[in-house]
Amino acid sequence: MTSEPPVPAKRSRRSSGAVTLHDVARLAGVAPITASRALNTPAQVSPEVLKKVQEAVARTGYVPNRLAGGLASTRSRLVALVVPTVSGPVFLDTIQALTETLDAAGYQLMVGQAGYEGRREDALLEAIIGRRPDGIVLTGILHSDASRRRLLASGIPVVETWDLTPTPLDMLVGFSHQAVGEAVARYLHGRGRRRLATLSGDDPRAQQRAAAFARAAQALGLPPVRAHVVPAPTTLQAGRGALAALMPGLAGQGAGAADAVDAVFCSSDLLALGLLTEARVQGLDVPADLAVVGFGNLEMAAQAAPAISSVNINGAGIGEQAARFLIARAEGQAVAERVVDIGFELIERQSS
Amino acid sequence: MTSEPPVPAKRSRRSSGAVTLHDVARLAGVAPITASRALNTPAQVSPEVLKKVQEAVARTGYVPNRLAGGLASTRSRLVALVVPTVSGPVFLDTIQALTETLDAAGYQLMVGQAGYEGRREDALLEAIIGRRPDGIVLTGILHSDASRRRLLASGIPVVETWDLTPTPLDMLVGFSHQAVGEAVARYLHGRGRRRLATLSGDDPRAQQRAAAFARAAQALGLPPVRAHVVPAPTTLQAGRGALAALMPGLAGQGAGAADAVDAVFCSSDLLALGLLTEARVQGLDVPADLAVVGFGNLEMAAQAAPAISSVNINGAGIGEQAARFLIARAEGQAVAERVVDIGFELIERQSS
DNA sequence: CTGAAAGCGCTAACAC
DNA sequence: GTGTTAGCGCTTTCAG
Repeated sequence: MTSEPPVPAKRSRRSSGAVTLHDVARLAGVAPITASRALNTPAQVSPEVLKKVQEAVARTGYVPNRLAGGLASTRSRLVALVVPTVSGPVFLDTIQALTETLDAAGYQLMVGQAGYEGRREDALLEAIIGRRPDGIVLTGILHSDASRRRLLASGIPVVETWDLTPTPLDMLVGFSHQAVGEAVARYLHGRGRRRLATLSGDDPRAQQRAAAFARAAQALGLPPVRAHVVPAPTTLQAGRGALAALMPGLAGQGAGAADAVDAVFCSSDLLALGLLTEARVQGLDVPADLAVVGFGNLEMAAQAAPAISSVNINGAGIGEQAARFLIARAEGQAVAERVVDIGFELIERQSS
Repeated sequence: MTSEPPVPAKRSRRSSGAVTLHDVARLAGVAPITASRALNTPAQVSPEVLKKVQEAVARTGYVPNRLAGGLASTRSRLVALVVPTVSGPVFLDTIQALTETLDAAGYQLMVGQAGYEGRREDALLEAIIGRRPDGIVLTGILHSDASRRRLLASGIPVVETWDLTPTPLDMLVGFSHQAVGEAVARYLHGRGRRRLATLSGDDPRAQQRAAAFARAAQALGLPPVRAHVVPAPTTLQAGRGALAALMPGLAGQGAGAADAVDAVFCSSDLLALGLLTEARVQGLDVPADLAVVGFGNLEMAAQAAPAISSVNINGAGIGEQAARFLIARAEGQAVAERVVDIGFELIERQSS
């Protein structure tokens, strides 16, 4: 064992106490930088040295300090994700795919919630930029223009997702909400529905789909689309509650009145399932009296009875692509295409 | 002094290019350390200096580099969260509360997925420890014993959640799964149910609830509990599919056979809703023919028709308490109580 | 209340 | 292939 120094170290700064690369290097009998290379670029090091360093690592339980590494290399291997709120089920697949893809490449995910209001947005951005992440993934919108400029100024690669804005900040993986609205309107029209309605959360993307849906219906010669808006995030309860608003005649005359709504496009599967549940309770027949189409294609849409038609978005694909973009950028590779339209798919089920 | 080369420093390392504290200090006409104090401990600085520094910050758009700060202070202001998988809805409230509480105190959340299998567990742990977080929150179990020892050895404060293990690693916020199982069994017995069954995911905590449920039923003099197990994470589909297994007589003779199951305790609301849906499709009357109790008290339980009885866990409370524990520890405060039993509540609804 | 010096743990530059 | 040196940007320690 090592002999204890009789006098305590004089004015040494209190180190974290953890094993450092220095310790490993000393144990292996090499210079710190060599130990560093053995760990990071093993190809640049002789097999013997490599082995000795690995042994030293194993013996000491050394775990590299990525804070120090990040500071020295200006590469934090951290990616920040901004979501409106983590508890909406919508972005879950995206988050999961993001985490997995990043993690396979040695990156870690940091999560920040911007809220649907966007009051704390500036503070969040500062917290994120301060960590010097190698990339930022935005889901949903950045509210203020100042925020957008600030992000841009930070020089950190950014991927916007879940939308196809005309003026991307940097990179983008999304789909056209307008195209979704149009496709659903055409679909319902094709199925013989004539009195269309929308039930949407009040976030900008849902509103975009609803507006495109209404325009497309009009273009098809249908009567004006009844639009009901509920606050985001959407809930089952809001869906249940909305039936009365959408079909005011219900209580008195039953369905089937000439001008009764016969199809509703919901901005989320939650709303759709809520609507469906309430319709059943009220004795309405779905799809005979009322067709319902959701958005997001959560498991609950497929497993409801009747199964709910829904717009499927490849959320995992979005997450994975976003991660690839960021990793490529961090590795210094040039990204040829900076915008990916991941599309969507209308899944037809019993509810329509 | 070493002799200065006559030419200016050529071999300067490529700095990140961002504004640094030095820049701010120079602009404000003070030493870097004074600028640092103006930002971190404004009370220690004269009002004039404070003002000048703040102006310099505003003018330059300075954002402190927390990597550097963390390295120097050995406080990263980062908290790591480990979840089995991010896409289960169960931990969402916990994650949200955690994020919010941390963030209000200037901490950021890092997310890692351990998976239900726990193959990558070691790599994940290394990635986490390497960032030197000020705390780690564990939801669900750490699979290997080596992992637990390694975590402990890292010296990082740990909060385990969603369980009440007899031997906590460090701090703990949870509830007793055994007590849940017992309470539900007693409740169903009190409601006159006699042929009980469980439908559970195969994760350890769900199994614990199911086992306690079965033991309690036996203690109450009821016949053996039929137990059906499905792989975690649980799904609506698994719930729908399980009905046939739980009530094999269904197709032939209808419900009401003397030994037919008359109550099922599900390990998640997803399973409960799936079961309920399939029961309705099969013409079974819930609760008359079959009582259903879920777990988690997701919105879908309350909003289903009939509404599903469920065990409510204060997930947000868990997240908030965990954050408080970690923040207190990081600020050097002694935590008196290291274990909090957050309890649970059986919410009685129409389904039972 | 303010500052100079030292160094957190690591890696980019340059030698040899 | 390996080592030396000089920082990354900040905060601690010690002095005024």
